[in-house]
Amino acid sequence: MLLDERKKRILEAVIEEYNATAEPVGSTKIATDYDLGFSPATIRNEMANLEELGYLEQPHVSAGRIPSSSGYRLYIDTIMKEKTLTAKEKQVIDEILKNDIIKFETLIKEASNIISRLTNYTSIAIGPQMDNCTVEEIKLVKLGQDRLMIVILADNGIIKESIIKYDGTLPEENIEIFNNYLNHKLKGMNFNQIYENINSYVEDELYNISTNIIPLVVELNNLLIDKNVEVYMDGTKNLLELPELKQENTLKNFLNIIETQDALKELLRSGYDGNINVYIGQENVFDDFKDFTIITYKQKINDKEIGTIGLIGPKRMDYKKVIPVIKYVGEALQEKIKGGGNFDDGNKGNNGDSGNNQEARDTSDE
Amino acid sequence: MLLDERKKRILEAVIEEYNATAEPVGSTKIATDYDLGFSPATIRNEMANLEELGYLEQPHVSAGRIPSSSGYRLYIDTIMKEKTLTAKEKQVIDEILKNDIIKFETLIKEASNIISRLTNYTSIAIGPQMDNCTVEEIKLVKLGQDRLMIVILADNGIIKESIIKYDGTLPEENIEIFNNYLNHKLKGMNFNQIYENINSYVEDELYNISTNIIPLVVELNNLLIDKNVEVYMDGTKNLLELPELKQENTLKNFLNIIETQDALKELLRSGYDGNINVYIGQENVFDDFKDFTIITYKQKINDKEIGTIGLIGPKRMDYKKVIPVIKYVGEALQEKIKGGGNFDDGNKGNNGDSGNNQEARDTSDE
DNA sequence: TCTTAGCACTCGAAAGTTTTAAGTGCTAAA
DNA sequence: TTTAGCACTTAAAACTTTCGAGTGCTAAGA
Repeated sequence: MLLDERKKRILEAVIEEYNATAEPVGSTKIATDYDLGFSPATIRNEMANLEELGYLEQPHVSAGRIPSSSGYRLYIDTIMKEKTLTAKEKQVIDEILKNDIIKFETLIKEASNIISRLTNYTSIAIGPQMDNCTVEEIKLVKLGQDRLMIVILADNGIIKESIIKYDGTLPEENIEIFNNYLNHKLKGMNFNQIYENINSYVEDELYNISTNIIPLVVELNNLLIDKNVEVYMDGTKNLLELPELKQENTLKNFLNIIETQDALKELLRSGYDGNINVYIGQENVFDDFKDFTIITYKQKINDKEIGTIGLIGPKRMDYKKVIPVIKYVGEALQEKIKGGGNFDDGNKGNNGDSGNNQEARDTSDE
Repeated sequence: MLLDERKKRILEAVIEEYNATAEPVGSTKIATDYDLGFSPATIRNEMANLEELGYLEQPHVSAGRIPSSSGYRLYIDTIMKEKTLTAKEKQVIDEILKNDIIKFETLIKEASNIISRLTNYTSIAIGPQMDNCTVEEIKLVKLGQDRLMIVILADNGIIKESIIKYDGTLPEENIEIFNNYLNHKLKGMNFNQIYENINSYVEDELYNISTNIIPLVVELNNLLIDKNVEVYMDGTKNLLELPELKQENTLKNFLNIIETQDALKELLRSGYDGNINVYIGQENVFDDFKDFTIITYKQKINDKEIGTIGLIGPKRMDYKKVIPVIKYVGEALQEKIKGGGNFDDGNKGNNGDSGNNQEARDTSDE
């Protein structure tokens, strides 16, 4: 259903007024403050129509209207004009992402932090999913008297490391042997594949050299699976201070979201990559999300998902501002990773998809 | 002021009843449920006395009594009998800490996680303070085509690492040179000392070999200071579900504590080490803490502070249970670190201070 | 035909009132 | 020294009233 211009202007006005006040918006307010050239009565009629079409809702008969999820959806997709970031904002973002640290977890945290600061909502981020990575290199590094650092470089550029201690009977030359052996055996192999069959690949043969290999193999194996992957969040307090969260129920839902994380993880892993994904309220199946909007930007390199950044906020959100922020940070991060990585296929540099201006979504109109 | 036995029993009963219900406790409740052998009227008189002495408080004249901070303090120090952990609980703790991972950050997170699960409060933990550490070893590890991992082993056994990329013009043999040079120059030196004067130690000389050393030196230097040290927390939702947190004000304070973290950091860094520290309500100067109790156990090795674990909960807390839990986990962790570290001074094993049964505190009676 | 002034109506929120019950402190008797 | 008895206090809950924002409908005007 395409709306005529007047309905669009009224929907826009209602959304912007509601965004500012968090109170249901009445016809008189629109008529006096938004200069549309119609009387409250006319606007009243149009608002009744917009409600019938499902774009507005009325909490009760003697209240004003609030935007519905589909109202917001329509607004985002076809009505609003995105603000452009100020030079200063861009500068802040560029500055923070412009350093030599190439540890993806650090980068994603930095990005997340900027997002919550620039938007005043709660930023969310998740690290790489290693399921389908392959091993590019393994390094064993002796540290001090009795510790061994295990480092795995994956084909998506992510580095995993852990430290074990051994009981002092692992001679330097054995480390060398293990190192070579592990690289020889595991290079190019899939993480999952190794994880499920590590013993058949490794243990028997190395056993002969030293039983001290066991904890090493165990820990190496642990590095291959993403147990306890956590969603990184910043600025939770921002949300908690919003009027929406004063409602006991909404607060409970929010706390559930941030503590359980399962649904959030799923959402962060799904969606299109290299583009903005916007999930408004009930567009998410999870009941806890019904009063929130989640915006994500998935990072990909060499066709491997390496993490997602984004934000969670109330449905009443300054989309005009927030979406460009996520876009800019997401693209900057993507550039940074591509430009800085110099990964095995030699595809260095950007591939020019940053002009893409269309929102992705994975739900249908309701 | 020493209390007679009857007052102690009544204070104990009030605290236990209040712990269970979070409601002000009346004289009749105590008389009927706690079998002290006195009528409500007698208990009423004693409660009035206890209030005068500052151990109980009355929200309003027609309500029962609640324990004050000094009431809790007295209870913890001289009245309650600590529960001993069940065999099962001990087993759970031992199991989780019994693995070959020697990365302190991981250990402290595991410990923190157990605490929140066993107590149903919010566990808190902070990693090592590196201020006065010295460098024991530096390793540069080449990864893939263009990345370099910098690893620093400190004299407290803590390992710091980061990854930088370089522009592909750093030949393998130079890495070796840098590695040796850095170890030669910096081994045994104090972190702070290096941080403040890194240029005078390093840059000039290495400059001649390659200007590519610069990002390496910058990042190495970053590793030496604890910027952005974060307090690790687990089970925040546990607290948010308590009736105390239903009060807007208390909720705000809690959110402030977990978001700002500054005060919490200070608290976690202070206190006695190798022993329990209990901070009840106003005993803390920070206003946000006034409705909470914080219990900490500071970890130390070779006279260096290497982190603190603990918990934050409401003043109304099952101290009899919680204190032994923190003690047990704290001691187990301490053992684990000492036993597993095999640090440079050869002081392997435990030094037998785990029988210590006395609570430390750093505030005076009020 | 479209717009709008006018007006009766609805209903939640705020303010005010009454009722209830938990718990106290004091007095006087055991 | 203890306790039964009782008047008193007060927060919380339940109920009632008032207020006002905003609506939808009707009929008149452009």
